[in-house]
Amino acid sequence: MESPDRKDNIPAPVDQGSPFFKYLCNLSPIKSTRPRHVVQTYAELSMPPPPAVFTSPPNPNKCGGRVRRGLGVSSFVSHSSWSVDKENLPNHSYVSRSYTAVQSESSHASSHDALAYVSHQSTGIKQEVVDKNEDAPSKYEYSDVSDYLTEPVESGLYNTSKAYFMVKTSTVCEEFEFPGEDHVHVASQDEPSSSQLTNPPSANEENSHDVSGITVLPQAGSDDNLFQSGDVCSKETEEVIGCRPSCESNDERNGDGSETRSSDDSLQLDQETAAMAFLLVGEVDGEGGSGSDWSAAHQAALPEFSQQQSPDFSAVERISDGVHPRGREEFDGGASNGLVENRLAVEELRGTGNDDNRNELVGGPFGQRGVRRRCLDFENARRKSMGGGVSRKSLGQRPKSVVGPSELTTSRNVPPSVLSERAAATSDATNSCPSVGSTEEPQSNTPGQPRPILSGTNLKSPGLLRLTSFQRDISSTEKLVVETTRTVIESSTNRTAPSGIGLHLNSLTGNTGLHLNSLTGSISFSPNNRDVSQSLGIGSASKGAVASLLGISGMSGNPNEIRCEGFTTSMAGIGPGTKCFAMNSSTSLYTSGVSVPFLERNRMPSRDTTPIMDMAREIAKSNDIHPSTGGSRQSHDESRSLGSDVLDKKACPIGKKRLLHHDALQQSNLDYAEEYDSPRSPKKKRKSPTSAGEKSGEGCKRCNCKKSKCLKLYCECFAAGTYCVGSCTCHDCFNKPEHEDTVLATRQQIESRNPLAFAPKIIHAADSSPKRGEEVIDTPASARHKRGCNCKKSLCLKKYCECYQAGVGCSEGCRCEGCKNMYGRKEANEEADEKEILLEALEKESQEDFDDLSKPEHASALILEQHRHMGKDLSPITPSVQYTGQGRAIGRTRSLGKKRSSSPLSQPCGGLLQRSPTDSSQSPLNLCGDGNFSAHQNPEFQLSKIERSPNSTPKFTRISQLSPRWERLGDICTLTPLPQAPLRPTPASISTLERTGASPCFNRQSMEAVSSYQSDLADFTSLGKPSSFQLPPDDSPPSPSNRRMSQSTSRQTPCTPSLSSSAFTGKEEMKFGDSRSGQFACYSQDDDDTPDFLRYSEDAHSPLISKTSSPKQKRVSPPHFEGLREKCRGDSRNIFDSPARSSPGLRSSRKFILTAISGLPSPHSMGPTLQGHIGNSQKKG
DNA sequence: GAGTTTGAAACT
DNA sequence: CAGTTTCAAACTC
Ligand SMILES: [Zn+2]
Ligand SMILES: [Zn+2]
Ligand SMILES: [Zn+2]
Ligand SMILES: [Zn+2]
Ligand SMILES: [Zn+2]
Ligand SMILES: [Zn+2]
Repeated sequence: MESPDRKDNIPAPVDQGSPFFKYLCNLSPIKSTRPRHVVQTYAELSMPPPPAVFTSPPNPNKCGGRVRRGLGVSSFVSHSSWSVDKENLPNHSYVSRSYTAVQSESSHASSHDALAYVSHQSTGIKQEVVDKNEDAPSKYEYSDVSDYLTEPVESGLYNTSKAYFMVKTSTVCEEFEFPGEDHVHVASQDEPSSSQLTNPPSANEENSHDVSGITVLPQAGSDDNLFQSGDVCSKETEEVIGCRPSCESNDERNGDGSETRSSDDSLQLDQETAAMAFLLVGEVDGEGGSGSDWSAAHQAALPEFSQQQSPDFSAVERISDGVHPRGREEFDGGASNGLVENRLAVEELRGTGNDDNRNELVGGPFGQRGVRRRCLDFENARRKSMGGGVSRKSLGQRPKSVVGPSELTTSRNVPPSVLSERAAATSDATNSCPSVGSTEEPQSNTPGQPRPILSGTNLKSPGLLRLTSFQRDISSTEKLVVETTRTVIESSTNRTAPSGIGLHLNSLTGNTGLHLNSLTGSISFSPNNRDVSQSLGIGSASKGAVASLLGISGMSGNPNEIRCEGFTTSMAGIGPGTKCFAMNSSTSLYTSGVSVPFLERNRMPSRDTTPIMDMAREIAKSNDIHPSTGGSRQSHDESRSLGSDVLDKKACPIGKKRLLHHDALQQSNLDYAEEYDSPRSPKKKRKSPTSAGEKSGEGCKRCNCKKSKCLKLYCECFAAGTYCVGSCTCHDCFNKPEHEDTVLATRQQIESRNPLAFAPKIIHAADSSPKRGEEVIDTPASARHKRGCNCKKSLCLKKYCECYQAGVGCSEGCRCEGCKNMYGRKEANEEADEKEILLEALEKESQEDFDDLSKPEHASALILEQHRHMGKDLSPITPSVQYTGQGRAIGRTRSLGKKRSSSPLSQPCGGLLQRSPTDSSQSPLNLCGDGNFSAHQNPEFQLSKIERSPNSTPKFTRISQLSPRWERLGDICTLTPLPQAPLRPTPASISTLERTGASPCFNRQSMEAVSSYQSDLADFTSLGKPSSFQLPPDDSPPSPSNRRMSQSTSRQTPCTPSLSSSAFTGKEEMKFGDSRSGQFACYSQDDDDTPDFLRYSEDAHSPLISKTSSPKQKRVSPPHFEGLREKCRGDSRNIFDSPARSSPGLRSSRKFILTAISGLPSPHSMGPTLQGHIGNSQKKG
């Protein structure tokens, strides 16, 4: 409770200052006195405390479950971003906590157990999800999931992804009982978490916003999407009603809680938390029962969102839209609206809120609510999925379960910081405790209450709250979450539990990156690790996440940090200084890891005592200890954080091996692939035997650097953002915790040069949309290598080829010669295909008598249309051309899409399949969803297929399927750039920006960086959209030659500034992202790009900062761009200018982007995506 | 395990 | 930006 630590950490004051806090205060009668207790509060909150919230009368006005939904979605998506930006401690905390919990599980799992749990959960989730999502086919879901996950991301996606995971996991757990682990973890963590929670709320208005955002999510959740609103909703209402009772029970707990609370402060905290919870709950409720009020309020606040809502994707879009309207700020603050609403809701609750509500809120109703709702959801899900297995009272009871008063209380104590950090660590510990029993425990508390999964540990009250939040989020996220979950689950399930994990990781990781990360995505997540993770760079990320959590919660003050977490998904960038790094790194472990530590240091102390540093050290030690993959990795595992976690899990043994490399995400992907490939079902192992990783023993590969000192990208560990571990056989290694400063500085430099340097190498298209569930496709196909390969002799059939290694097909971005990538050739199809296609198209057209059509352009147009049809979203997009961006010339040539098509299509097919040949077999794909994938699994098969029909057909299909995603991705991509842009401000501007191509973001980024990023981004984007893009705009000639695209496209990406914030594709962006904070942003990367500027190691900050805030706004304006360009001209121009190629296309693309952006779904998509695709196959061989 | 090949990263 | 060098992994033997 209480832990004093917390106090320190928690900057209550700040919180108080924050509007959010104020709101809370207002709402709740209790005035927060202090945060410290918060922790307890949290617990209480989760359960009982938040009366205030309840008290506040919910405004019926707001209602709007729909809105909420939309919001929810958006919030979900944004979630990460928000967190980043705003800091929402609460959110973060929640998320982080949840995340943590999850991770912990996973981390534990790192071992199989954890995995198993996860998988179980996931499975459970899946089922539920599936049930829920009737609509969306699994595939669809997958795709969605992938998207989300991938993003991360970016790392990012990561965050969100993680969060989702967390949530899901939680849910699952609850449902399944697995929760135990969480609970367990929670317990330890709880305190911290609770504190966090409390802190958060108080701390930030922004946070609050975030919170709101969170809330929103919940709403979305309420949508039930995932859980199926129907049941859920009703349940919710019931819950609300009934739950409240449960809450009451909670209240009872409150009594207990009072204990926990001990002091008014605690109350305050509680209130805040409650408020938070409320928000969350409220949203949830919104739909469901009480929800109406909430919803109404929310709606009022967020009408836009609600309106925007639309489908799942729409959610994303909404978000983006929302963002736009509100501007990034909103986005950043995005939640703000939501927050506001939430607040309102809270107030309402207080004021008007039903007594019940109040009770709930106060008592922890929030928690309960949240919990309950969650429970409900879970229950539902369980029911559905489980069928009854769940048992537990599930339904009705569930709410409480969540809260699990007792548990909560227990958990409360734990300081948030602790939680976060510990969470990771503890989680592990907790993991150990599977807590299964825990699940029941919670239940015990309340009759109704189901299991508090949370109860287990962390969750405890806070945890619970968090969970609820998550759940809500999930629900809100709905599909997204679900999807992700599914994906994960499926993947996992398919393969093995572990694999599942891996998948998760991937997705998560992918997330992050992409975002990212995304990781940050992902990255972001790994809270668990943190402690553990510290050792690993990755862990850091996770840590970061954790830290963020902690920080956030507690204190962190640094929202940034927090942001980072969020970031992961969206951005990483949040954190200011360190954070930024972390952010950036979101993708990279380091960042997170490193940053985290920093963060921790900065902030946290949370952990009570051990500051992050300590943690890191410990971790480091642990790593060392664990030496080899296992050991080190373990740490990683722990650290793994998002991706890492996954990775770990997957690899766990594997450790890092590759994972380390590229991005965790990528790694994760790889891991997957590997896992898949190899038999490892167990994961880990890594396929390649040889691989160092395995060598090491654990499977983790490690580096063997001789001259780089592990401070260059040559070093896989470094590149992966992780510290070298004992298993590494490097010489003169500086990539160790003890050289953190050096590492970070180096990273910054590198990032300054290439913001995407640490971004996951593989971009998942994510597809978009999950919304549609249909499209399930997901496929891996969407996955691409961010930069593409440049193979000359390997024909992309060996691991020399990064694409192949990652288990993804070559894409337009690839410049390989004689590509025979089994996963997907890029071009082969492309060029020839393109031409052929074009010709064919033309011919057809002519034949058809479409004069217009007959024209090549038309033809292209036609094609595009087709694609669009297929892709759905695509249509607008088309600009695809730009996408490529990257340096390659994507050019228009591709425009036709060949590449795209090829890439997308073919790849898609291949991609999915591809995943890795090795992988493919693996299954991962399943994820992909599409049966395709699975079908393809055989690499050979795939190849054959690919070759056979390469592209065309498949493409279309994919496109259709993919397209959406892609588009979104593209959007995302665009966003990514934004990240920096994020800073940029306005959405509106965004649009312009987009058009311009330059995303404001760039400013910071030096053009160069940008350019590179862009290229990367472009890749991403392209991935995202592959096919669609190209065509439309271009229509033009598909000259293959052009392929390479001008990077210009990349710019386009930038466009979406707003998104950026959230999505950001880039991790870095993420950092920036936080617009709100601007602060962070600055530092972020911007530096990177900007070449010169950025360079400084630290610089980032300053630049970022300036940028950040400005960036967003500025960003908007092309000018920046120009400015940037000037600096970077080369790049920038390339991107932009390349006009020649892209110019038209670009423009169009830009436009598309804009649209897309609006649509943007979730950044997540980006990151995580990784999806399983990855697979990578190692070819095994 | 040594040596070769390969392509990315880094450098110019 | 292209060209070259450096680097470490992937691969071969
Ligand atoms: Zn190394
Ligand atoms: Zn190493
Ligand atoms: Zn090393
Ligand atoms: Zn290749
Ligand atoms: Zn390639
Ligand atoms: Zn290739």
